[in-house]
Amino acid sequence: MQRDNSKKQQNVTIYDVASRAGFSVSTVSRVFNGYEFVRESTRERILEAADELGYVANLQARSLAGGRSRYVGLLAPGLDNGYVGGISQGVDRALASAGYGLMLFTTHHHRGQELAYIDTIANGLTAGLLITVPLVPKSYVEALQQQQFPVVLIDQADTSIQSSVVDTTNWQGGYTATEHLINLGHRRIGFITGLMALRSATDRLAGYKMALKDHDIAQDEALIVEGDYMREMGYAATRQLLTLERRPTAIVAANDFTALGAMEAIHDDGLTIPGDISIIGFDDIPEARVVHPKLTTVRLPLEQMGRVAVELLLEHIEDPDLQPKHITLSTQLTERQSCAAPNALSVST
Amino acid sequence: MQRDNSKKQQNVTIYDVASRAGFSVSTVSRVFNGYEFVRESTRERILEAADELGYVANLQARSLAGGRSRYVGLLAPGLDNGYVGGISQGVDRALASAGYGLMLFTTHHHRGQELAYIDTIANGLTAGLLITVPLVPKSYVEALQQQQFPVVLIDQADTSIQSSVVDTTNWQGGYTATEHLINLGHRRIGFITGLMALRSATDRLAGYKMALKDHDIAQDEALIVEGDYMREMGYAATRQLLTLERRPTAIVAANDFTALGAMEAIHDDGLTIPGDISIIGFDDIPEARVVHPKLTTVRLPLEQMGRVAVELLLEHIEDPDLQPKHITLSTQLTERQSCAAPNALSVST
DNA sequence: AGGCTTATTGCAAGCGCTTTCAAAACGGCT
DNA sequence: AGCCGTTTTGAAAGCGCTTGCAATAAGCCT
Repeated sequence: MQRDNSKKQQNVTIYDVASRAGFSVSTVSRVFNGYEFVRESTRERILEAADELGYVANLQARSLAGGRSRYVGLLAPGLDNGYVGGISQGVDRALASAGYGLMLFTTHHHRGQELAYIDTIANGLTAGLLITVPLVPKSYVEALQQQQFPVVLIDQADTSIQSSVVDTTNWQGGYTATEHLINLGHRRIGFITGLMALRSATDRLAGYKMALKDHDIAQDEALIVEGDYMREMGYAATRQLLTLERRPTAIVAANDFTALGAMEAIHDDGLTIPGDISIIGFDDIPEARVVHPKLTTVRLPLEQMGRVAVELLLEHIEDPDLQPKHITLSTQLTERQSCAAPNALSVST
Repeated sequence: MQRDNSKKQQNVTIYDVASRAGFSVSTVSRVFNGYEFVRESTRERILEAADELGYVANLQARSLAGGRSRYVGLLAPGLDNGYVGGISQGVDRALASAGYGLMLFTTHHHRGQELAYIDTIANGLTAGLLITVPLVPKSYVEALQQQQFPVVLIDQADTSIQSSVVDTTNWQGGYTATEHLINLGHRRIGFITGLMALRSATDRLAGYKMALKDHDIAQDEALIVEGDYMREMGYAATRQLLTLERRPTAIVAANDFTALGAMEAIHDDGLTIPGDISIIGFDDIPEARVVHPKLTTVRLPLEQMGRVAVELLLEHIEDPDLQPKHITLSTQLTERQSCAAPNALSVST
């Protein structure tokens, strides 16, 4: 309140353009909004004047006055993992080609902040919101919807939320991964789960169980260890699996981070991958292609998810009354080098 | 213009709060801006009313009316690399603790867009701008500065730009990396450069050369291959180095991506790291800890850079007349497993 | 109690732009 | 020339909030 920081003289407003071109602000506004009933010569003169003055629209004022924002918000937990990276890339590209800008907000798990962010955004800075935060409180989403604010959830846990959602075939992915290992000859297959509060985690686990069942392999509870999608737990869980009397010849990790932790644990134990133990991840984050051996994983179409989410959101923005849609994209097994047939010794065990 | 998309009835404004609390909008505004001369009881009543109504400030209006934005913009090339990731994490954290929000804009190398972004942002959505794009046109930055818009460049190439900059000791890093290898016993040390248009690239190379010189090792032009900071070039450059009659026993890569490519090439050639060839990178992106063997690298204090840049920017926001500062952070050698003494055979060669 | 200083609050004028609503200009027809 | 349906414009009312200025209410002193 005290400090000045006042507007710099610099600001060229629509008024300046108007007077320079010799028309009213309304007409200038129309030109910049592509209104059709403006004489061609008028349009030109205005554009010319704007050019000379170096005019740039003030988004805030425009939005305040009821104009439409050309930005879309993306709410993400943080920039620190490949998962968000992949999605946001897809989002960014799709947005760019639709003439929208991306505004990414990070929550860093500070629960309180999420609300503030959403408030802020919903306040009109953006035309719609994409949410990749794993556990958005249902109430937030509902508040947004009540305001008729366009929202699309990405890979969201809570299926009770009535909103457009883009997700993937987690169950199928779990099934495919497991079956891949079975086809390779594995019979003792460990599974490190994700954060069980999330739908994706339970689905992937269910897929794993079903695959075992379909191939008449008895399920062994000792082979299923609960994780939390984080690397550290992947490491710990794997150590636990390795101490088993009859240790698994292969492990399905609920996501790549977990798999990375698992690989580390296996290495630390002096075992080789895939020689002694095969390992398969989930997500296909960039790191998966970099570790040694390269990680075989169930690819989540991250980038595609982002793109589809954008398309969906744009539809909602166009038509506020559009019914929520649920789009499920399919996962795909990406074979690399971390899986092989179990070695004879292990199998005989 | 045609479509409706009008404001939903929902919007609780400062007027609603004012009338509910029985005070004027000015007072309500003061309460929300932490103005001191407001009676405690008044403040309480207003806060209470706001709470009951679920009031949230409209950022746009606030900013339009001259209020200060509590967001800082970050202009980055894209979310797809660990470098930006590291910096943006630091930025995000520092911002969060200063009560600011982060608005990340990606340019994806669409040169044209950068301008539009900057325009947009400069237009008042944010209080200041952080730029990590490698080659921002000087004119953009100058335009921004002319408007007295706070800007801080991160690790920027063009030193002729008169603006606050945060960068790192690239020269020192190149020197340290090379010296590390020399101390290990290497004498034939290859160097794969970065994009030579960038200052960081030339500095790192210069550091390498000086280290060789200081240790009386003749410089061999054949050992220096030009790269572009990208993985693919790292791979290609390394293949080239490996075909040398007297191939190097160690390679300094201008950044981690390049190093990653180099490692791949070495593997593909059937050589081991660090057995046959030692390799050292630059940056310490997250992937460096994940590859096998883990990459020894010159750590760029990415996160710290982000944090420092934020502090600097905040200073500029507080005091628009602050002179540009140039802060250089030091790099640090992070030893992991990709470097070892050259094996006897290679040395004798 | 009267006067003066200081703390609180309200008024009202914008911030830059969009968007009705209505007036002004055209063009074409009779 | 006179009338009518369009096409182009301009005037003016906000959008929700900040703030300078002025008015009012408290406090304190003599």
